[in-house]
Amino acid sequence: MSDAPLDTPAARNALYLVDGSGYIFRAYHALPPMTRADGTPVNAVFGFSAMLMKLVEEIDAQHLAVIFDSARETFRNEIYPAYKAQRPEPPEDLRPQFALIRDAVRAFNVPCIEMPGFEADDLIATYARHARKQGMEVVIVSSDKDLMQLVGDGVTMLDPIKNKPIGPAEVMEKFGVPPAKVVDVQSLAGDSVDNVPGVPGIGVKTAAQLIEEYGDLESLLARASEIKQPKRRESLIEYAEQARISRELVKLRDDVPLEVPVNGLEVRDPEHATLLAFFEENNFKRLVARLTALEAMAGHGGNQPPAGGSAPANPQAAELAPAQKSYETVVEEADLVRWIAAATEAGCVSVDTETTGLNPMSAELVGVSLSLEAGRACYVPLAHGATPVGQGSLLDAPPARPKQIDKQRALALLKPMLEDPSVLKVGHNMKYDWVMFRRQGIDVAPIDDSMLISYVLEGGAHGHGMDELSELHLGHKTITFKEIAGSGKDQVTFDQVPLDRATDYAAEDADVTGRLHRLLKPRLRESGLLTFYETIERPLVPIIGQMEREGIKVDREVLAEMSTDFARRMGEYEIEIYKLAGREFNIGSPKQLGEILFDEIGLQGGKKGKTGAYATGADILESLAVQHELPARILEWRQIAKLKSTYADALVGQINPETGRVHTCFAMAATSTGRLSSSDPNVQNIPIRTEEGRRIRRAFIAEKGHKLLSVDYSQVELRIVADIGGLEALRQAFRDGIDIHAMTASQVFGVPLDQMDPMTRRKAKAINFGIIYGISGFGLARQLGVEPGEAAAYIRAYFERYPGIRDYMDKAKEEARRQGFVRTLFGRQCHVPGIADKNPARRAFAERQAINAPIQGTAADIIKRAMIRIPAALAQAGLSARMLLQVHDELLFEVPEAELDATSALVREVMEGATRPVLDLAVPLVAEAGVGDSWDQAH
DNA sequence: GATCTCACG
DNA sequence: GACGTACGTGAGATCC
Repeated sequence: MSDAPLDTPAARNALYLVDGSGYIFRAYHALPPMTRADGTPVNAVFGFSAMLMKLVEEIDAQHLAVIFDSARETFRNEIYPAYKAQRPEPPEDLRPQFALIRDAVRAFNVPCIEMPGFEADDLIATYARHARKQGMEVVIVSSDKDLMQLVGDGVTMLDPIKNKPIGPAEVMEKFGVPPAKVVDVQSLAGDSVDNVPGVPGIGVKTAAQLIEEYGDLESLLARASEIKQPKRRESLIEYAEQARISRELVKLRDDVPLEVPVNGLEVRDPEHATLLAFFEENNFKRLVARLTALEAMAGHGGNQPPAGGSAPANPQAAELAPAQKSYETVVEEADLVRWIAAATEAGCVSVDTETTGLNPMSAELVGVSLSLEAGRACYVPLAHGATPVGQGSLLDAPPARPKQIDKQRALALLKPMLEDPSVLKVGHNMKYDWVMFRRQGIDVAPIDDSMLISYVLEGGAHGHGMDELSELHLGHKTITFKEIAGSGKDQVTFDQVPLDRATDYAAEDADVTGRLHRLLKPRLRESGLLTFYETIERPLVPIIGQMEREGIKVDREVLAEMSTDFARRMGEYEIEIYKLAGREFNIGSPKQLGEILFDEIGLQGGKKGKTGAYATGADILESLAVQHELPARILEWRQIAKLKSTYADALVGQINPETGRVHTCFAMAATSTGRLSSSDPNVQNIPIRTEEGRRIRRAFIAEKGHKLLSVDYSQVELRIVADIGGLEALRQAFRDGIDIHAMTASQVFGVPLDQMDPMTRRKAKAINFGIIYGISGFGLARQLGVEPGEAAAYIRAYFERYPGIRDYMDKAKEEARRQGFVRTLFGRQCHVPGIADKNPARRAFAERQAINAPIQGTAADIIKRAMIRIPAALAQAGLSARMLLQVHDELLFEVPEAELDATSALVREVMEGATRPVLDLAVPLVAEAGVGDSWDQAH
């Protein structure tokens, strides 16, 4: 299974443009008359549907659109009023089919594009040019000769009836010239069907001959007098202007202003129910059968919530440019009831909460917004106060609080809909809203999260905040919070924003969330990521939300004592440091420190970075310690200063006054590898490596009658390396439970295990970690403090012993180059944007990311799978332990003392089996548990 | 707001 | 051979 994720073929980046108008006529004439039950003729509709079905089924394109002529009048009629004027009306039994065909396109969920004043061909030419500029292949589904001028350079045509490609060779056969000169030939030959005049007496054959000889139309007209045949010569001279007009008529415009950009034409799965209904209505039995068969093959379906009753026929276009925008402030109960009923009816609603802050455990709910379709949303203010006014005397009556529905009443009305299992609630960063509602006694479910969908689709490629995604996908700049609430010291909380502006902001958030959701959700299935999203990221929302709600008890007194102790010791260090430096200075300023060390004291080895400042990092100071006593004191001071400011002092301020606990915020879409991150406070970087630092952990404690239980994976990332790199010796060592670094040392340096010295083992350990990070000789050398040449020799020896690791690294880099992302064992895609950078340093960095991401990401997937299962397993076992924190490979629980053993055993079992049943690693996973009154003790 | 430094896995 | 190096984070302090 080792290399499976690397072998996915790259999806071809192509745009299919269907010439809808051209196709209608050909299908009509090619197919025998057909009618549906009510007598409406449908043969062209059937032909069209069958063709689209085939395209959608077999398509290797990521983009598809059907283009129609809009009206008869176009810019060409201004140039030449007779253009296409003689065209007969379409046959009686074709006319009703035009509208039906547009319905068909919409039923397929394919963008339907047309523009007044331009022909379909001009739109096709324009899209082709845009797509080529973006590096896409273009396939024009048509056999219209007027489109042949576009063939070549990544553009081909496909005859939809004969199912035959049309390339430069076919064009050559038709016109006698290559595609680039088709326009010239057509200008001369004219076209009786379209009423393009051309030059009398000259047909395609002669025109091709002339163009072949003179190069192009202008050269030919300029040298017309040289032509030998008198009649041809006269004609060309007399009708030169007419030829030029013909050229204007024939030449396709590729600069039409597009309403939907190329990236708005991404292929989306049709709604099967809609499509089926359309086929049945038109009596297309064969297509019904085909669709049913396809559905069965896909094996999915049916798990989508019902679409809204008034869903737009063409969601894509509607998301990008909603027809109208109407945001409503809801202050009457009846209006709220109406919105809730509509949401319940629709089965899907986007929801956003407005609050007084960023932390959902301390902020207060201020309002709720809802949206059901693009451009329409409402804001329900619940706790807006009077807007503060600059002036006004104490004698004035206090400004009135705006009219709002009573908060508790509104929440009581919302609750049944928010908890209704048949109504999908869509949010952007739904964890925040989930926690917020939970605090109001509402358990929102089922949910979808546009932020997480974007993260699963394009993690690592860009951020996933709503503002960024709105601009990226919808081309819409959202109102920023600053714009309505101000910034700096003038910033107010949302409850002080006047209702009209609050509505603009809040309703837009729900609107944009819904639009992003409708746009991005279908892409999950197209990318094969739907299951990943549904089994890993989405279920994690309430799990992590609950962890944030739990928080962890922190002993304020312990931290306060530590802080004074740290302050005292810093003072002592400061006296000593000033003495050693010869003067007082700001020790916390690297700039001043560098000047003291290198300019004033004159220590050797000062290196200035690109900003011109001396580097004074811990590694530099350590190496300076042999020359002078000052660097060592600085290091000691820094350690204490860090512990005091970042941990002892800051942590106290993070204790929630209501709960007496610290509630971190876990970011679910922050990292490029799939890991969580933690902030406010960051509980994932609480000190542990030094004795001094570990004192901070003693402040993290369990509630009375409880203990903290810490369970962590032993060497997960190395185990994953052993699995995907096919490192058999390492795998066996993991199975046998022997010291893995010693084992590596033995294998690589040829030292027998029983004679292993600590130095050799240390080297092997560094290499093992280096592998995880996308090793480089330089990096390893720096880590080990040896010469780069020596480090390079270690790496060579390692690769020789474990060639599988080389293969893995090469494959990871290759995969990243080919498709821009690498995958974890569970299929998560980690995007590596710099992989094609022309700067070799940045490219090398991206390559190391490509090597590291599947390893770190697989570990992240594994612990996420465990986290989803643990609360359910605990509940089923009747255990009341609460999961509090996650630190990448560790989970921390608060457990009633009586349940410690059972909880520990159960958690370890779930963690160790977390890869199953999706996959089994070639190595066992091992989870180790520790228990104590504090987090320090539990380790 | 950028930069430096340092805490964690 | 260039280029500047271990992978992934968040926070506090300083300085512009």
